[in-house]
Amino acid sequence: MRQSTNPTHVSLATVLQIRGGGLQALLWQRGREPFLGAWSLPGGYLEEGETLEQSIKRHLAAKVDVREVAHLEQLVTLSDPDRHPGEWQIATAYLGLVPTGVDPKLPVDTAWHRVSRLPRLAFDHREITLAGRERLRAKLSYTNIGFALAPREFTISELRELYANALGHDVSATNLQRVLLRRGVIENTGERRASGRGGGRPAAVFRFRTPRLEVTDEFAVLRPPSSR
Amino acid sequence: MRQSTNPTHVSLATVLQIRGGGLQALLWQRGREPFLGAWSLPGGYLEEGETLEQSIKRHLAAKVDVREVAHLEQLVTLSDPDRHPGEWQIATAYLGLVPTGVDPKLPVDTAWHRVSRLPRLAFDHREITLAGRERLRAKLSYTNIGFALAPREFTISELRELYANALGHDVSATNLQRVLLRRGVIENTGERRASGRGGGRPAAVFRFRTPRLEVTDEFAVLRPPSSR
DNA sequence: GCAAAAGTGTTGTGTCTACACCCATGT
DNA sequence: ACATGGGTGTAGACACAACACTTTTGC
Repeated sequence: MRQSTNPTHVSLATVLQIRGGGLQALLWQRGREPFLGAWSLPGGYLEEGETLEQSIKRHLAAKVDVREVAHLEQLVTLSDPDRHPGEWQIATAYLGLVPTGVDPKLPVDTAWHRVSRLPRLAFDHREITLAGRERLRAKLSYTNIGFALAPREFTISELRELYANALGHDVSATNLQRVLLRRGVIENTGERRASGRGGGRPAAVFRFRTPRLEVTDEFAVLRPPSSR
Repeated sequence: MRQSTNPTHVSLATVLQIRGGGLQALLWQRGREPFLGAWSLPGGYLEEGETLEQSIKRHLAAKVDVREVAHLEQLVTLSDPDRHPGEWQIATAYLGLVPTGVDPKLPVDTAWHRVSRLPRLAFDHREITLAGRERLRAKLSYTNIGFALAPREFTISELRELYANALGHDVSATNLQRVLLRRGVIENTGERRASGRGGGRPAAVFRFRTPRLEVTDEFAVLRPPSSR
């Protein structure tokens, strides 16, 4: 045990979703100083007896139904003594992902904001949010993390749209389909989507094969020799 | 401000080095309960006014000269309330790398241990160490992180040996050289190493081009279209 | 000359992008 | 018929592993 003071510890989360044609983050308008009125990440103090992951889930429950968060992973722990004016506070940030289409009822002080046009954020929450976006973009390339952003079933062009919004650049439907099929990340459900007003061939309906994060591309240059 | 108790916060580090023909971790034998006599990671309490990174550097200084740690990055923050018997303690773990050849004078309670044959470790330090090794292995593939394990100058076969030890499998000198040269990670110094007793062609001497972590292989499947 | 060690040439494979082309539907 | 998307076929670029072969040294 130790005598001197200890820092307070908060859990925070950048909760991201593709909505309104872009990548958006769930933000919360502060009701007290410091940064009164500024936007900030949801989260709050760590309580005795809980883990950080339990803590962030508990705090998120006040904003969104936790079951709507399809993926949650730890991002980084921030410890600059000046990050909070007037309090010695450590923050552990998480990245949370909510599938497209889910539209949680939000408290009045909470709203979605485009990550590409963030308002002024309290504390170091801007860098956390941008770090979350980078993590997401990287993992879209070599894991099945798309499952946490996509609805349960979707057409390739819907998925293409989603990847393009998350990655911030255009994505080819042709190649997206082939990459994800070759890796066994998505599968054809056998169903088809009726064609729209202007006609066009009905689209096949796909789904992600597993609802848990998996590394699908080992990107292992310098891989083990072919044991022969 | 907040009334109730706060957790204590410690910084820890898995410090890894290739030595004695294998990947080894710097461990410290505990001098007090709990886990008296067991081996554990170096580290200690976070002090007011310092960041976690400053904290781990300060604690490491008691074990090794901090200038000998060529790379340091945050790994993970552990918060299981039961991880420390008798204290509510959060730990933020770092990964530190020390170049081959550096042989720090160690205090008597400190020693290197092969990661593949770890003794029983205190707390959750075993999983931290293994997580550190995994992080290192992954980054060897797509970054220049080898700079932090290699001496300043080296031949390709020395580097091959080093990569093989870190990765845990054989590595081809031929392909290692080509991959790292193609990516511009290493460069030829122009010098040559004299051949040994049994003869053999003198080896060219190489060095890493930058002493800071860089991502060298964007592994970006689904990369942006070729802007035309 | 011969062994030893370093380094290059070359081939084959797999994964990816790009783009041409074919398919199924509505009007 | 023809427009509108959806989907497949295919060629080229690239990075890599594997392995044969050449180079440079000591003895």
